[in-house]
Formats: sequence, structure tokens, C-alpha cells
Amino acid sequence: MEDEVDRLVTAWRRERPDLDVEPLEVLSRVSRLARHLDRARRLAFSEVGLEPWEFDVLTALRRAGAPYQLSPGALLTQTLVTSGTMTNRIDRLAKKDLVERLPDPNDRRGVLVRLTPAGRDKADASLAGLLTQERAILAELSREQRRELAGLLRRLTGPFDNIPG
Amino acid sequence: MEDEVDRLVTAWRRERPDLDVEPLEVLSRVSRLARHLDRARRLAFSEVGLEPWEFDVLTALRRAGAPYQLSPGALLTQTLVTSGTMTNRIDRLAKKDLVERLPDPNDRRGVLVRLTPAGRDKADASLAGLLTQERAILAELSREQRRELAGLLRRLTGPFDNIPG
DNA sequence: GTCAACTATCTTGATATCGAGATATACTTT
DNA sequence: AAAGTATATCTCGATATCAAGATAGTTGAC
Repeated sequence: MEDEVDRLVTAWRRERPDLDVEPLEVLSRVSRLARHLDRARRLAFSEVGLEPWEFDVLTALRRAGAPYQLSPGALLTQTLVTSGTMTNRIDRLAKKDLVERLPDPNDRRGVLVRLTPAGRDKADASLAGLLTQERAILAELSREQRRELAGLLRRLTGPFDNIPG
Repeated sequence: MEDEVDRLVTAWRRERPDLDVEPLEVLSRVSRLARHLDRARRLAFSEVGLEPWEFDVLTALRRAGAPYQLSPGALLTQTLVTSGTMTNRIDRLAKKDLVERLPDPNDRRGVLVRLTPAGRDKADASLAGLLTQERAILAELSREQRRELAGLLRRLTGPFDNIPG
């Protein structure tokens, strides 16, 4: 099946035959697919009254395991947002009583963000729904193809996730 | 090389062994990689005084070929933003004299957005830089692996790009 | 031809994000 | 122990985005 990136690449080869646009075959698809996924997630979460950014924070805390707490800094590396954004997110989640801020006993600069019981419920309730939706999207591929795809993507994410930045 | 998604999946398997989180192996990597790419693009474009959203619009017009014009609607499907966002983008690009709005001669509701010569220069100047950066990111993979990866991603983007929505 | 349904674009208000800098605390070197 | 450097989080202002609805023009059924 042809997609928008096929059309885009064809157009560039006509307009700029001097350039090798092969990188777009992979990376434009990654960017576009991520935007499609965002839209789908936004729609799915709105049915349970949750925003994608709320899901990201609550589930990061949930999978940390009891007592479901992480520093804002740890949340930054998991969610790839800036510190100003995370402060704002924690403020809003705290106002909704889904998380609470505690002083870090080991570092007086630091803070621990802890899931409240209501926050934990929200996290658990939304995860199953997300997985169902994602499974439908991935039904295009065989189990073996999904493994292959995950492995190739890991090669690209690995450097970003391990080199500081 | 292990990445953040490996850690995330391991954590879920410990915390929620009742759920099959295999879909995250693919789709969380897509979302995270897209965010890394956004950051890298933002940095690279800032060196030539361009925002990623400006690049997206200018290059869509550029690859349409002479006379470098498209309707706002066509730009929507290429950039995956809402109509309100696109109106705003066109306004700002027009204020910088990178594009201009023309009435569509065939539909009086419609508008055509056309690249100015300055806009065309910006588009051409920025594309080569982007490709260089992307080539470096993709150097992790062999040519054959890149083709494989592009093909697998197309299977996922195809349905989104072809089913209306 | 007229009316209803549809389409293309724009307007508006609320909100989330970013970048840069501020503040407070911790660590390291001498 | 003082000074300088590094780290953790927050503050603030500017800006881009979205969702929903408004406006204007088109199309098709009759």
C-alpha cells in the first residue's frame, strides 16, 4: 500500500534529482506515524477523561512500582519534555489529586512525585485500553515482523537514550 | 544496545504480568524516536533561522513543483495539523514574505498558498542540511536494514494515510 | 432554479510547550 | 572551610497547538 511518504519521496526525486532523499523513507515515516498515534491516543484517552500527557506521567510512576514515586528528573528522561513542562504537569496533576509532591529525604534540592490511589487507578484503567488500540494498529504485521521492526527501531533509539542529552 | 523502551517494558512485566505489553516494543519506540528527531531537527534548523513547522510548510510547497502552490487543505494532509493551526502558520509565513495567499480561480471558497522566491530559497537551503543530519542517525543501519525498516513502517502508515481521517 | 447538505477556510479561547534564567542545595578541589 | 562548579527544580514570558464553531461558497436532488 502506498503512503504519503511514497508520494513525498517521488515528488522530491522529480524536483531535486540532485539529492539523495533515501533517509526520508525511514525518518519521515517515523515522524508521521508518531503524529497519527498521538491523534489516536488523544481520541482513545478522551473517552476515559485523560490527556496523553497525563497518561505519560501517571504510567511512568505506576511502573516504577510501589511506592510509586519518582523524582521530576527521572520523569524528564522518561517523557522527553523540558523541566518547565514537567513542573507544570506535576502542578496540574497535583491539583487533581492524582499525584502529590514530597520532599526528597536524601537531597533537599529534590522532590519526589508520588501517585495517589486515585492516580494509580487512572493509570491502571487506561493502560489496557491503550494496548488494545495499539494491538489493532499492529495487526498489519506478523509477530515476527513486529519483532524485526522493534529491533531495527532500537538501533536508532539506543544512541539517543544512552548518550546524555 | 538497550534503550529506554527496554527498561519500560521490563518494568511493566514486573508490575503488570497479567498484561501483554508487546505492542509497546514497537509503538513506544516510534513515539520516542519521533520526539528525539523533533529535538534534533529544532536544533539543526535554528542554525539557519527556521522552525520545524516552517520547514514542513515550505518544503511541502517546494516539492509540489512550479509554480509552488497548494491549497491549505492539501497542506493539512501533508503536515497532519488542524485547519486552525494551518491558517495561523500561513499567516506567519506570509508576514515574513516566505509565502503569499492567492484566491483560487476555480473555487471562490478556496485559497492557494504560493512560495515566494525567498521561501523557495529557504526550502532548498534547509533540505540538504536535514538530509545530512538524518543520514548520520541512520548510519546505525545497513542499506538493506533501512529498506526493511521503511517497508515495515509503510505497512503501519498506509492505513492512516489512505483511510480518510 | 431552490434547498439542503457538504466543503474550504478562518476565528476564537483555552491550554501545553519551550527556552532561558532564577534559586537553592550538593559536591569537589584546594 | 571557602570557592567554584554542578545539579534539581521552579518561574516566567512568548508562542504554537487544538477543538469547536463561524462564514462563505459549492454541489446535487428534485
